[in-house]
Order: sequence, then structure tokens, then C-alpha cells
Amino acid sequence: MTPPNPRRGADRTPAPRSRKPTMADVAAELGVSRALVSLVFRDQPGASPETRERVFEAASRLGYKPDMAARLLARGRSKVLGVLFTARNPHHVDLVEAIYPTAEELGYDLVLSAAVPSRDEHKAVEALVGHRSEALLLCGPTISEEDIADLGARLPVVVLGRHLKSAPVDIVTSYDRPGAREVVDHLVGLGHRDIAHVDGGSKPGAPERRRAYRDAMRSHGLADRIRIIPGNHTEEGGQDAARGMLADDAVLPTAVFASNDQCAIGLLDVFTRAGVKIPEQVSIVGYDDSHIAGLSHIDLTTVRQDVPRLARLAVEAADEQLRGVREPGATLKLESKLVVRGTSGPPTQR
Amino acid sequence: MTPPNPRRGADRTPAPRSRKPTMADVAAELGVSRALVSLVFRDQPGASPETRERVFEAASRLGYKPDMAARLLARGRSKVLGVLFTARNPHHVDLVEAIYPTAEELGYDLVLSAAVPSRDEHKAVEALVGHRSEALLLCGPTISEEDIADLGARLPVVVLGRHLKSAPVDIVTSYDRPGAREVVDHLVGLGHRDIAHVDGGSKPGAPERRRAYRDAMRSHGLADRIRIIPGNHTEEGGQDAARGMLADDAVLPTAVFASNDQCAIGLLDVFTRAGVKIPEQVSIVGYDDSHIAGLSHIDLTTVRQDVPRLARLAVEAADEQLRGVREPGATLKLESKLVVRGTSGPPTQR
DNA sequence: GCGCGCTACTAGAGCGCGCTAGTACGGATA
DNA sequence: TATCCGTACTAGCGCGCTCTAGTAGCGCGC
Repeated sequence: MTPPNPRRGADRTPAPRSRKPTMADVAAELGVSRALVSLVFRDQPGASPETRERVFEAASRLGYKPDMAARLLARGRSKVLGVLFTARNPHHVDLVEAIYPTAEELGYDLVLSAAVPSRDEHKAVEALVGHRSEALLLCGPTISEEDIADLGARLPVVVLGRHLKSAPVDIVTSYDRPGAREVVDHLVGLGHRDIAHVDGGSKPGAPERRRAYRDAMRSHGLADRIRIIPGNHTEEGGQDAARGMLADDAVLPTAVFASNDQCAIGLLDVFTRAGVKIPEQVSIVGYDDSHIAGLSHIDLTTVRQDVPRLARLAVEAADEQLRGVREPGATLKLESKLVVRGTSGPPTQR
Repeated sequence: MTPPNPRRGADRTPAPRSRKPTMADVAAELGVSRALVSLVFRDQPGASPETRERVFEAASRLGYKPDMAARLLARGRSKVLGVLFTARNPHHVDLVEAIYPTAEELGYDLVLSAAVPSRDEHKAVEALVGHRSEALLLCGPTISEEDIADLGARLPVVVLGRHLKSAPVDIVTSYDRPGAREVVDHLVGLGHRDIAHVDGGSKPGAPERRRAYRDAMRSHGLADRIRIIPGNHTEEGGQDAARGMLADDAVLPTAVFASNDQCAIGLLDVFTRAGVKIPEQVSIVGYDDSHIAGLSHIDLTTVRQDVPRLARLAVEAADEQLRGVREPGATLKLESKLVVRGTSGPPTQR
């Protein structure tokens, strides 16, 4: 007897609750075979309507629920999609919400795994793979491109909101250029010329937005006004950037385009607190239009990504890879568009 | 041949990727038994250090990862905790973040299931059970007490942040009375007398907070100033309540105590937008101290729940139930405390 | 020299289910 | 009556793993 498991029973039945009923229990109850019960629960042809009725009745009477783990194991296909997201990122939360309906429609079950401070993305992804996800949907993953490529070699992977040079995975994201372009157009149209950009470092989407900002500024003849302030995609990043700008001897820009909404909110926080009037003294524009941006108290001008379609395309891409109808490596891009709210307005004269 | 599955192979191997290696592959590679590989991966005694080394080496060379589904099936204990949360609720997100470390410490794996608009809590819970969760942690569940009791009869359940009269489940929550008491004390101390409460209807925690507000008001001799405005635990709830108060002919209260942070933020939104100065004209206090409340732009005075301890106690409670060391039905309550920030201040004279 | 206990390992059943390849049977066709 | 077909069902293997009950081999004391 091995010390860690003195008695099988003690470990197998943790609480004195009644054992979960299985398919065999239902079959025995009705005096039929397991296979028949299985047919009924899989909604496959081969059982008479009366039998189906009886099976369902007996099952609910016994409290039988199909066991996913066994089902996954027995089926070649698990029909489970693993979703990695960052708990703190409201845009990711929006994506997760939007992924559910399409997944259900295509017959997939979802397993979520959150990257949180105490648990990095590697662990989160391992958990998903371990739970037999057939494919992975990664919301703005920050792990290295090599790691993503390795994952992509093992199973179908769809990356949301991040560009990759060359990984055997599908990519679903928004065009950054038109969005950033619209932001700069909007601000220039309001009369701004000193438009700074707080970037997101190397976070997903950030390099592209930075580049798009630069291009848009140049095309407005504002190349000499390009000002990029290092930041990242968190409130803290925005706060730090704002503090830096306030401490700086140089005058404040009249408008700041942040790399995402959280960063913009961080800017908003520090500026408001410092008595800087928004948008009179400084206009602020974010990116993502996460649900938090629309709150009227925040009321952030931002670039809306088409979250429902992003989510739908991502799930469909995963499904296509799983069905083998095409090779991985597709890149799908959606239009995004400016949503003007209260944090942007014409600059006041100095 | 059944039409839905023309060829087994076609359905079994969705993509032309190489089959996932199994324990048998690792064992064959080394010329040992599967059981030995199993021992090594479970970190059980009975294998020599050299063998362990060789097993790990071969496993990583082949890209072997243990298959959870099979492991869950074979093990009596799955060591999986199912966590239900509401994606949109930042306090729930905080809880999820906090649950991970303790779960890991006690050797549990987590499966998350989000309740989102298109997918109610019943479905989310079924998914958790189907994925073989041994126990359920429910963050502020809104399903009926009967449903929770039924769940509790099937497997260990721990409810966070909601009181229940009589269900065979563990409850981990905060004392509402001292928190609400502190809020009212604080506001009264600042000079407020017209302190309204926007409640959360029947949402988890709301009835208790409402009652605690009433009691606190009474004990300050402000029974005649008690004013309860129907709301709920979303931004929209707070917004509606604020609009109602603004439309009302009666004068605004000088302070509003909201049933949770999201509701408070909704109030903040509408008031700010209507030109009501916060906190000069109206002080606003929330409840939960979710990470969003601390943003300096929101800077909400609120009641902090001890999220890390709540999370730890919840996981420990689930573990205790699973180990059978006690019957379910325990109620654990933690202290919570007021965090004074910028949305509360002395009332101005009228 | 023999049993003893220990370490290092293996055989094989079984977890709950899905799926292929059947069988049994009633009725239509030849 | 023999053949064929379709419907309603069943037998039993196998998914990848865990776990109990072993066995083989080795040094040890008496």
C-alpha cells in the first residue's frame, strides 16, 4: 500500500455525496444498452421517438449529465476551443463575451484561461492544451512569436489583435492604419497640430498603431510635430506617461492619441487630477472602444474595433483549420472606425 | 456508414498535424512501461532519479503533454475547480485573479466559465460540471437559491458574495453591516444628512447592504432621511437611478451610497455630465473597491472587500468539503473597510 | 542459504463515453 | 419461400490515463 493513497475509496469519493450517475445507470434503469442512451444523447439517428423520450425522462430523473472528460477522450474531436485572455483587459473581456455565441453556433464548447499577474500566459496556455482544446484563440498574446509558432505547429491557433511576421497561425485583427488615420484627421480637423502618441511598447498592436500615427502625421505635413511617448497598455502606463508630460518643461501637446483605452484612461486620470481640462486643454483619444470607454463618465473618443465580427471570424478561422479546409496562416483584417465622444474637442488658444 | 461521419480517420484527425504523442509513445521510446512514465509525471515515488531524468527528456523531445481529459477520467479526483463569474463585473475579475494562486498552492486546476448576456449562469454552470469540476466557486451567482441548493447536493459549492438562507453550500462573504456603517459614519462625519442609497435590487449582497444602510441611518437618528432608490449592480442601473434623481422635483441628496462600484460609476457618469459637481454637490460612495474604483480618474470612495482573503477562504472551503473534513454549510465572513477617495467630501451650503 | 525488506519497475483493469460492426425483426419484393 | 431492405437496437473495443497488486532483483542479517 502506498502511503499517499491509503485506500482507493477514500480518495475516489472525496465527499459522502452519491456517486454521479453514468450512462450505464440510465441504460440499466431502462433495461437497454449503453449505446442506445449514447445515441439519444448525441442526437444521432437510430432510436425511436418513444425511446428517446424514455431515455431523457430516466436521465433527468437520475440526474444524469454527460461527462465531458469521458466524451472528449472517447471522441477524436473534443469540440473544445481554448481561449486565452488577460483578465484585466476590458477589451479582452469584450472579445470573450463575443466569442461565446459563434462558438455555440458552430458546436464548440469554450474553456477560458486567464493570464493574471500570478500566472503567466505560458501556464495559461498549457492549461488550455491540457484540457484538450482542439484549437486556441489567443487574445492579444504577449508571448514570443517563436512560442506562438511552436503552438501553431501543435494545434490550430488563431491570434486576435496582434500582427506576426511569420507564424503558421491565423491572425484576426483590425487595420490600424485607417483607424489611426481617422484619429489624426479628426484631431487635425478640430485644429490640433501638436498631437502626441503614447505608445504601447511592444504590446500586441502597439507597433502598428505607432507606425500608423507617424504616417498619418507625415501625410498632414506634421512630421516635425511627431512626438512619441513610451507607454504600455495599462492604466499605469498612461498614468506614468501623463506624469512625465506634466513634469516635462516642454508645453503639453494639445492632443494625445493613446495606444489603447486603458492607457488613455490612465492619461485622463492624471490630467484631470492635475487640473488639466479635458478636452479644452488636452484632447485624448483611445483605441479599442472597450465597454469601459463608453461610460459617460469616461466618455472617451476612441477607435472602435468590430468586436462581434472579430470574434466571429476568429472562431470560424479556428473551425476552418480544424476541418482542414485550408492551411493555417491566413490574416483577416477588419475595418475599424472612430467614435467621437467627449474627450476630444477643438484646442483653445494659448 | 453513417453520413455524418464518413470516415473515422477524417473526423479523428481534423488537421493534417502529427498526432499528439501519448504516454505510450514516451514509454515505447525508452523501452519502459506506461506505468513508469505515469509515476514520473505524477511525481510519485517509485522511479529512480536517472529514470525520471530520461523520462522527462524523452517527453520533451517528443513534445508530450499529459492529457487532462484522460487524467480526469482515470483519476477519481479531478482536482479541478470550476469558477463561475460575470465577465463584465470588475470585482469578479478581481476575485478570479485572486483565486488562481491559492488554487495552485492546493494543487487544483481552474476552469473558468463566464456568464455573459448570451449565455446565462445555468449554461455556464452546466459547462463547469460537464468539464468535471469537483467543486464550484460561484462569484455572486444570481440563479435561484433552489438551484444553488440542488447544485450543492450534487457537488461541493462555495458561494462568494451572496447570502443564502439555507442551502447546503459554503458561503464566503464580507460583513455588510460594518462596511455600510462606516460609509454612513463617514458621510455623517463630513456633515451629510441627506444620504440616499441606490440599491442593487435582489442582486447578490444587495439586500444586506440595503438593510445595513437603513440600520446605520437609524442609529444616527436619520430614520426620516432614509431614501432608497431602486437600482442594480451595473453602470446602467446607476445611470438610470441618477437620471431619475435629476428628473425628480425633490432636491438631490447631498450624498449617495451605491450598492456596488459599477452602480456608483453609473451615478458618477450621469451626474458629471449633468454638471453636478462631485463631491461638492453630491458625494458618491461605492462598494467593492474593484480595481476600476481606484483609477484616479474615477477615484471612488468605496468599501474595500478583502479580495485576496475571500479568494483564499473560498478555495480552502472547497478543499475542505472535498476532503470531507466537514459538512457543507459554513459561512465565513470577513471584515471590510472604507477607502476614502475623491468622490466624497463635505456638503456645500445651499 | 534462506527469508526479509527495500527499490524499481510492470501487468492489467477500468474511468465514462463514442463508434464500428454487427444482430434481430418486420414488411415489401420477386 | 427466399431475398432484400430499413429500422431499432446491442456488443465490445479503444480513447489516454491512474491505480492496485503484483514481480524481479539486490543487499542484508542470522
